[in-house]
Amino acid sequence: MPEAIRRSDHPADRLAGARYGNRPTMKDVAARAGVGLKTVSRVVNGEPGVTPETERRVQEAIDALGFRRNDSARVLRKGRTASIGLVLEDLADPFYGPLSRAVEEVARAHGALLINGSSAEDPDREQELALALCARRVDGLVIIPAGDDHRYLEPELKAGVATVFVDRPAGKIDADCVLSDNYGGARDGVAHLIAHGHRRIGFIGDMPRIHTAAERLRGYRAAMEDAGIPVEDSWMSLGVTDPQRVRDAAEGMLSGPSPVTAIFAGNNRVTVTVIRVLAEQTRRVALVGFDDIELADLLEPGVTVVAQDAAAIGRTAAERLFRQLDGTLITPERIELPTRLITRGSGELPPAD
Amino acid sequence: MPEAIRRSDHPADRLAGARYGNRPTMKDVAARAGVGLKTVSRVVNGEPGVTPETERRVQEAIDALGFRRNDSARVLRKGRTASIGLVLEDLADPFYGPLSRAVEEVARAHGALLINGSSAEDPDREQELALALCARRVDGLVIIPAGDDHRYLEPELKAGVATVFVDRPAGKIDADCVLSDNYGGARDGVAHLIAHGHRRIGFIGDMPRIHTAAERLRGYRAAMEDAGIPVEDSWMSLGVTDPQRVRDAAEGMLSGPSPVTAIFAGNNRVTVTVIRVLAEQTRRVALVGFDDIELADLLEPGVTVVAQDAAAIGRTAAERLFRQLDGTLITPERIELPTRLITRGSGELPPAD
DNA sequence: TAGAGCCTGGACAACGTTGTCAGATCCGGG
DNA sequence: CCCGGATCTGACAACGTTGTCCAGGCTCTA
Repeated sequence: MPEAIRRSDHPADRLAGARYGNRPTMKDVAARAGVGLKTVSRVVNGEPGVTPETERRVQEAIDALGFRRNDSARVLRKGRTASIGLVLEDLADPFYGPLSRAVEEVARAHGALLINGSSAEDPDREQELALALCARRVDGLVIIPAGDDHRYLEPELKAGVATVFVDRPAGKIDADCVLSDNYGGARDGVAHLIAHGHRRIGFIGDMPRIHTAAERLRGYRAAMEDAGIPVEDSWMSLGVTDPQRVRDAAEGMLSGPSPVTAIFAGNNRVTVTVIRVLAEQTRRVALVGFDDIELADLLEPGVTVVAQDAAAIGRTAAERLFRQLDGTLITPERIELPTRLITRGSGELPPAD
Repeated sequence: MPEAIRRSDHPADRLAGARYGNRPTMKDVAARAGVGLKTVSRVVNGEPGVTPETERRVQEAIDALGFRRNDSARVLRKGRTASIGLVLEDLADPFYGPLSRAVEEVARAHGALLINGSSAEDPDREQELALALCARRVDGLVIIPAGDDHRYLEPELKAGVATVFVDRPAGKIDADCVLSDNYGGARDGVAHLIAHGHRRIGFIGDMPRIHTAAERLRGYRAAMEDAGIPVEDSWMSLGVTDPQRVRDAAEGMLSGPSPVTAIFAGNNRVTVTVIRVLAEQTRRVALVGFDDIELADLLEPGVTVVAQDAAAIGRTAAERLFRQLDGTLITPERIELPTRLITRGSGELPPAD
């Protein structure tokens, strides 16, 4: 996207000038200590070859002036920023907290800082963010894709920016990605309901253009087909996430001509709303949700879920990223992490007609 | 802390060399397009004074080479990084997700990126992080303090780094801070329990060296004193957060010589564990928690909480930060945001002896 | 047609740091 | 007394960008 480059929209321009308030530089320290510039550099970086006496003088000057090395300049000189970028969908989503935290821990272990931003599920914003991070020369990127075309990253990949896609695969480029087994997890979850006697099972999920949603839908269909149950259209609700519409969808499939006796919820937000709807029903309806939710065990009945391990996903992704940077890793791979069915009651309810 | 400056511990050193894979520079673009360096800069920044024909040639070269401006160099030249740092306690804590997101939104509105890190409640790590961010010359810092001495930031403040403390006040320096009314909220919550007939009320909270914990404890004591109820030591458990110890504490105060009939939980993690403990009791014990928790309304009984508005706190803090950068804001202030008591059932249970 | 004024483009320095290299100092031994 | 070597120190260029300033070519008018 040339626009991103052509138009002068750099954020810094909008901020008042002030060049961060004239901080002291190594030159200032050198002048005050009565030594050369390079000697200060040596002291600051703990390089050998400085007499204790000189070092003391320099250190004094540093403390007196409140000098702090300017890492921007250092980066410019050295070529590595020791920071990685994380583009996720929404920091406020409880699924991404632990993921983000796991990435941070790995980054920290490698001495890198984490710069992050939310795409809000908007492909343009994802691209804008990813490119902004590249412009800052992050050493690597962890991306939870919002869009499905990532060719805009080709020059970056070629330039050696380590990149790992998470939660959803990269679009139209060959890159590392770390996913949950969405298909298998959903299939198992639905099969679990079938095993408990359900045949009319509803599915509420996100837009199928989102990879995870599509895979989970596929898992649902597969489980139904394996059991020889034809799926009715009225049992499926796709592209629905905001609470009111989930509510409508759930109420719809509970009251149609062939009402469902169980619901499979395609993600944590859907699950929460469905729980609310089911709590209002007199009839007991079974529920299995994709993604674990806090306190799921304290509800009555406890909520059976297909859990993904967000921390493990983040950790795996970040570790691969640093192995790319090491040079240990060359060929992009697609890694699928298993999910885990946690039974707590709601998924084991028998069908009630 | 001189060490942070003296020793050569810069993260970049640990990563393999490779100077981000030889990315093309403006010079390369200029050579390819057959124009001068500055002309490329003009095109890239949308500055006037370039013929359409020249611009086209430059643009072609940019696309062909996959050029991306190096913002590190730009930063070095311009003096502003258009990024702000966020030091929080734990990204995985559900309280900080929305807070962080709110800060990000404001930053984005001002065209700035967000760099963040978790201190894990460790003062040294907080300092290390904050100083690392300053070394990168972030324009501003939002800090959720882990320590209680922030004099290490004095040179930064003097140098014009905008700084706002959040959730807990700054220690030993004069700086902006945005807090919840922890004292008032806790007092109201406990008063609520008292109003429902309770007299033996337990308090489980974090270490009083943490400001929020201390304030909430103070609120608890104030409410009790207002009601003329002497507090017994066995009713209070301080410095306890990990689940097992919270469990022990709760069970202890429920079974002692003068067992409590209600518990005030000092933060969300404590609340969750207490809910688990109470679910196992035969006797019904009232509960009010500080911080809202998801699904609190679906439990039986619903959980009454003193809610803070994490998003509002984050937004307020970030807005103040950018007003500092504008120069609109000079004098540091302490802002306390009100809390809100949300009654859902658990706090309205009558005492059961 | 000459001069003034405008438009376009480029040379150059500067931002603050680090790497290279050579100069200065000091020591002991021949 | 001088020299070799070890040790310490500093001058200088470079990283990739932007700001300043000037040159050259054009148009327009007198």
